[in-house]
Parts: sequence; C-alpha cells; structure tokens
Amino acid sequence: MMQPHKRVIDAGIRQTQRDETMVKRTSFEGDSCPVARSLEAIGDWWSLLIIREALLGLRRFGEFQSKLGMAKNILAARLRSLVDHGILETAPASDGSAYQEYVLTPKGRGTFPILVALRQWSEAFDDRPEEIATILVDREKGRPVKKLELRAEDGRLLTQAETTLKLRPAPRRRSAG
Amino acid sequence: MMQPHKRVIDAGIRQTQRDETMVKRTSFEGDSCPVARSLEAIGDWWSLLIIREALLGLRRFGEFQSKLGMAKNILAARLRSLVDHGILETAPASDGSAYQEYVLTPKGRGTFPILVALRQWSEAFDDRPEEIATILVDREKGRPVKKLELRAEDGRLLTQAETTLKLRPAPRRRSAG
DNA sequence: GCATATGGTTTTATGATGCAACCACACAAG
DNA sequence: CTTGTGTGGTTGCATCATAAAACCATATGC
Repeated sequence: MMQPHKRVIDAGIRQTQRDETMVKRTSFEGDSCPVARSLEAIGDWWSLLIIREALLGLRRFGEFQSKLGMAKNILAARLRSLVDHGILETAPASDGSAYQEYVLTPKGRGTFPILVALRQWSEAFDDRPEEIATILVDREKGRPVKKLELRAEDGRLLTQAETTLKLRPAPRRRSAG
Repeated sequence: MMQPHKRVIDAGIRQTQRDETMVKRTSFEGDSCPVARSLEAIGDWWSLLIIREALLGLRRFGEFQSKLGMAKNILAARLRSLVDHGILETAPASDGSAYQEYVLTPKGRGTFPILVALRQWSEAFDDRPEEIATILVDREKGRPVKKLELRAEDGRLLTQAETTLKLRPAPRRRSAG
C-alpha cells in the first residue's frame, strides 16, 4: 500500500536561488508542490490569522492591529504581502474616512477550507481542547458543521491511504499537437 | 554607539510572555482560537512539508533531508518540535540499522485534510497552475479527488457565508470530579 | 492652526533560519 | 584493532525576518 522506496515525483526540491543572496528564506516560489506553493503565500505566522479576521469581517488596519495584537510594522508588511499575492485588495473607502480598507479577493475567500481544516485538526487533536473558545456552526441551524471530507469523483469517502499522487498528465507545450 | 535608553518591554501588549525572554515569536500557545493553536504546532515553514513527506512514506532523517533539501540542523529542530507536539514519534528501528525513524502519529496523520486544503487552494487559485506537478487522485480509480466540502449536520453543503462562530456552550468546571 | 486618531514607516534589537563544519556512532574492510 | 565511510545529528557563525517602540504623514474635528 505504500511504496517505501524511491518515488519519481517531486524528486528534489531545490530552493529558488534568487540572484546571489541565496541565504534567503528558502522561497518555494518555483516549487512544483502545490502545498509548498500555498505555504509560500500564506505559510507564515500571521497571514492565516489576518485572513481569518478578514473572513469574519475585519477590514481596517486598526481593526486588525487591535484584534490580533501584533506590531503595526509586521501588520503592514503582511497586508502588503497578502495584497501582492492577490489574497487581499485595497478598497479606497467605505465609511467616509478617506482611508483604505483591506478586503478579501475570491482567492482570499478560497482559503476558507484551509482554515476549517486547521480548526478541525485542533478540535480533534489538541491537548487542551477545553481552551478552544469557539465552534464553527451552520448559521441556519446553529449546529456544528461536519468534518471536512474528501471524496472520490464517484462520491466515495477517501482516507489518505486511499489516495495517491500522480504526475500531471500533460506538461502541454501550447495547444494541441 | 549611542545607547538608546532603556527599552521598556513590558508595555502591556497581549503576547504570551513565556519566562522572561518575552521578545520571542509571539507564541499562540494559550490562544483560544483553534486556528492559532494549529499554527502554533505546524505553522512554520517546514513542518507541513515534513509531514507531507511523512505521509508519502518517508521515515528516515536522511530521507527527509535529501528530499526536502533543507539543512540538517533545521530538520533536526523541526523533527524534535514535531515529536514534542505529538505529530511524529520515533521508532527505534525498521531496516536493521540501529538508527531511529520518525513516523506519524494519528495526530500527525490527522493533518491530511489540511494538506489537501492547501493543495486544492493552489490548484484553484495559483497564478501559474501549470507549474504544479502532481495531482491527488483516488488510488482505486486513478481519478482526481473532489474538492473538500464542508457540510452541515444534515448534509447541506455550506459556504463560508453560511457558517458562523459560536462560543463554546460550557466552560465546564471539571464536572463530577 | 492645533490636537488627536488613523495608518503607516523607520529604527533598533533579538530570535529564527541557513549553511558549513564538526562530532558521535554504526558498520565494513583490512 | 584500526581505519574508512555513511548516517544521524550538534555547534558556530552569518544573515534574515520578526518584534517593539519611536517617529512620521495624512485626516478629521475644533
């Protein structure tokens, strides 16, 4: 059920040496692993928490700053990075103040399953689950949501062992040949 | 040169002061948000990639090291942290070599949905999806898996907007003890 | 114009990360 | 038993990111 020896896929993650300062932070920008690519965008300490607050409706710099209790410079850097990655975008106004707001793009809202997965992992495995303050519920019924489930094309519930990785079929030059 | 005046670190910000070196990395250990609690354990650059490789069957220090291309000291630190968090555990042997292996615990295998969510987010929103090399497929049929879906207790498919957070009902002072 | 709140940037300090070098141990050869 | 090599890891140092505070710029109100 599991190939213990060499796998062909993904043989050798290399860090992208940028110019000459290759002691950077091992960027995963050019990596072929989609997990690594996600982490490149939202794999740092604060990004997912900022996104989480944004999903809950926060929009203003000061809201994030006071809610998350983080330093303003860090927040500014994270917001800029999230905007650069197309996860947030700045909207010029909303409440009259000529300041700007940070709102989630579709890509940003698309992180919701990631946050749910993180939440459910805590709920399932945390050593002190009693310290978890909130529950994600179905808004309509007020009942806890089900666990995320992975299904096959035909609807069968899949565990990790029932899945495997395949190479993408066609590197596809450019149109059909 | 000009020594700046005494730094008053105890400014009253929220951060979890551990012992006395409170300029650490803003640990989320005591946070009540389950997302933050997850990130505390696996929210750094390497942990999820190590877990990913472990899910694919890697067990040995050298396997991780050559596969991920990371420095050995970083790997050692991450492995230790993952063991401390109950995500990996060390098994004394397997192939005769008197060395140890790192195998996933149930808690570690429980991260699978997180990795799937990260993967699917990349697949859906990455700017250069053609660089993604692998596809997660149903092992039996060889067909791509469906997107993770969040459902209500009664099976209704839920979007983020159809969910909300509720406070945990009972803080429960250790009942019946 | 001046006080204050908001929204950042700059400065400075510390911790984390990255890499190389080194060390400890196991195993094999001589 | 000694040497050699591969594995598994630690130590040192350079560099980078992060953190906190101070500072600055723009808005808004009086």
